[in-house]
Amino acid sequence: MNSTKRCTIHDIARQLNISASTVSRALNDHPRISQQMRIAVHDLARELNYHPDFRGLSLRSGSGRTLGVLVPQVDRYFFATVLRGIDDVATEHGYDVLICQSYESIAKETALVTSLLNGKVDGLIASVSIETTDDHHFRQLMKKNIPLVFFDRPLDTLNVSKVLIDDFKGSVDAVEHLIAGGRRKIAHFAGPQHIRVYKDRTAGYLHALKQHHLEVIKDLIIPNTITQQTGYRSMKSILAMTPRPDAIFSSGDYSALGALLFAREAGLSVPDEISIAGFANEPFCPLVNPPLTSVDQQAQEMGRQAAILLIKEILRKEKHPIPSTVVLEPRLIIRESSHRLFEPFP
Amino acid sequence: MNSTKRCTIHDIARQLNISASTVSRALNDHPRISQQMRIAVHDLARELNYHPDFRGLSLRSGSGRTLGVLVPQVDRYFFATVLRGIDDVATEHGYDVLICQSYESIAKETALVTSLLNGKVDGLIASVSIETTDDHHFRQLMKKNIPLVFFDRPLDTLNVSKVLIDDFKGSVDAVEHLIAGGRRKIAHFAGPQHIRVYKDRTAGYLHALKQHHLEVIKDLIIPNTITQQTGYRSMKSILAMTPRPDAIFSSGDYSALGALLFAREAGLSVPDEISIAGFANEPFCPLVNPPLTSVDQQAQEMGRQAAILLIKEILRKEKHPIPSTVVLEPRLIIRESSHRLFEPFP
DNA sequence: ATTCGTTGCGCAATCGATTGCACAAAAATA
DNA sequence: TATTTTTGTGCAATCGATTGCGCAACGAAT
Repeated sequence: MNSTKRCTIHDIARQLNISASTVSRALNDHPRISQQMRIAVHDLARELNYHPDFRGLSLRSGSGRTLGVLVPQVDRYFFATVLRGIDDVATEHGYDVLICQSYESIAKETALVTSLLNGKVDGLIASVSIETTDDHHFRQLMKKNIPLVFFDRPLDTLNVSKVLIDDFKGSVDAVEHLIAGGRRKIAHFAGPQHIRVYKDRTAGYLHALKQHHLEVIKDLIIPNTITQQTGYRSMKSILAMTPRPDAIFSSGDYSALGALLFAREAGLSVPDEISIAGFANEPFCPLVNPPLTSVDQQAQEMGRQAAILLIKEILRKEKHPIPSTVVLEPRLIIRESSHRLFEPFP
Repeated sequence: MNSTKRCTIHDIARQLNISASTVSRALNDHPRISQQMRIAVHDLARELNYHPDFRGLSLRSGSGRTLGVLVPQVDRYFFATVLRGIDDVATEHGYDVLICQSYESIAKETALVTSLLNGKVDGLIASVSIETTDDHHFRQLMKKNIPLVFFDRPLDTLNVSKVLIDDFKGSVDAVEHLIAGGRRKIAHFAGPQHIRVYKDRTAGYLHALKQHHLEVIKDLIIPNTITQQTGYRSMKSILAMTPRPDAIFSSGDYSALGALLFAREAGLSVPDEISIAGFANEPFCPLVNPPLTSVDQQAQEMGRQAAILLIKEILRKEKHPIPSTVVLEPRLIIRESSHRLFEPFP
């Protein structure tokens, strides 16, 4: 009775002097099982605390009801939040989530993806490492008919579903918000332009200026400024300009924060003398002083959408998936670092 | 050739006109397999991109090389960081990590734990939800011989391994640091005292004061102050006192931040006029102005230790585990919000 | 009384991999 | 040459659950 081992249908069968098939059918409410047998089996199963073993089920059915998630690191807020979105949807549909972290290493990523081909997951949601350009490990997955969905950082060489965010529009929104606040000389912290998201953000900045007939001044675009340190230093050089810019749109929150901190040290009031807006809506944005205006990336929704797409492809099975791309709208979160000073122009 | 299905040992066997057993043995370098057969099998396996199916393996061997992790939410920095520690160790030992989030709900937690009894994981690392007092779902796990390790939030009714942090010592360190900086009138933001960690932190505060023969002033202990809002408000009332306290030790970083923000608004210099130290070392601590002194909880190390304990128990198998408790030393991270003004006393 | 349909259940195969045992053929020994 | 040992491989069971098929037993219809 003090069964330390797990309980199987065979254990139940033995105790009731019946076959395992009958137990299985009784538990699954097969129509050809008598009422009393059904009840007897259910009762004993409950009593023995029986739960069907996932591996046996999975081996037979082909599905282990597990989604794989591949991200650079979960201890970055963005990815942790995406993961939450994925988990929400997965749970709704009875899937568990297996997590893999590449730590931005292509070697680790390849190893992880390869190890997933062996039946551990029904499908994979991935955001590739910064190093990744080759796609052969993902092609292997696809060859084995394991559905794949990218988010945020896709590999464009693969024809699979993706969930992205409209960085361009987010940037346009932010810059237009600054313009609406009366800002006319808007500097820009740009990121490394070989990365799509940063290129799009800079493009959005340029587009917004042009839309509003503001001159694009080359010196106001500070390249490669995405860390707190570089933001701090870039702010220093910006403030030395005459006439001084009256706003900054940064491609990232950390550099925006660096700018904020330097401004304070320089005795400059934000937003009275200079407005600042960042991108990503990191958790520290509402916590700094003044709270930082930023563009939210809808991380949780991104996770949800990715999971929905993946589960659809898993269920479709066999049939060729029809890759679709979901582009999410970012949301401008206006905080005090950019409060309006003047009425927006009509 | 265009095999869209996965490749099994039987596929290899068929192509080489041998039995599956031989393939299995050849791949596992069984001594009784001829060299040429071994090579032939290995070559074909590589060519067909064969990977042993995890479910078959798991069903036979009993181990699926998967660790379960149960946390309230991964999008909280502390848990995400613990998860990283777990993942590091798990990967080193060839385990994957299955993630479960209770969202602080006992119902969800129970459902999750129950669904894990069915062979999906070899063991579980858990931090229970804030609601959890009952332990029957964990007892079920233990009955099925699935190893269990708690971290940070254990259930004391269960005799299993745990990894904790010494909140008491962390608090003593922080308060002694303030004292060493010349502070004599140190206020304290306390958390809900029915939660162990907060009780310990307050106890550490009291202990440090007594050790240094400082009077414990009841009015200086502000209860239930762990959010940014309550920190802000509590700071207001503290600053109205005469004589004004010259330091605050907060049981949490968010309330410390609230205090920081109010101090700035009140035109009070931190740390010149009042020092502030928090607890948890949230990621925003180094980012605010001035950077916030805090006590780091060694989250990653906590995850590593938990994973090490769990894997040990998994490998020990069958035999009765000997529960052990690891208590980690927290680390005081001194930042500008508490820079010393005076030389410490001898 | 015979036939047919239904009900209730067991046998055995299956999913993928491993492994104890048996049994040849080859090699080593007497 | 006869016997023993070693080597190389296959058969079949196993892990846990499901399911097509077969086969009784029973009731209803002819």
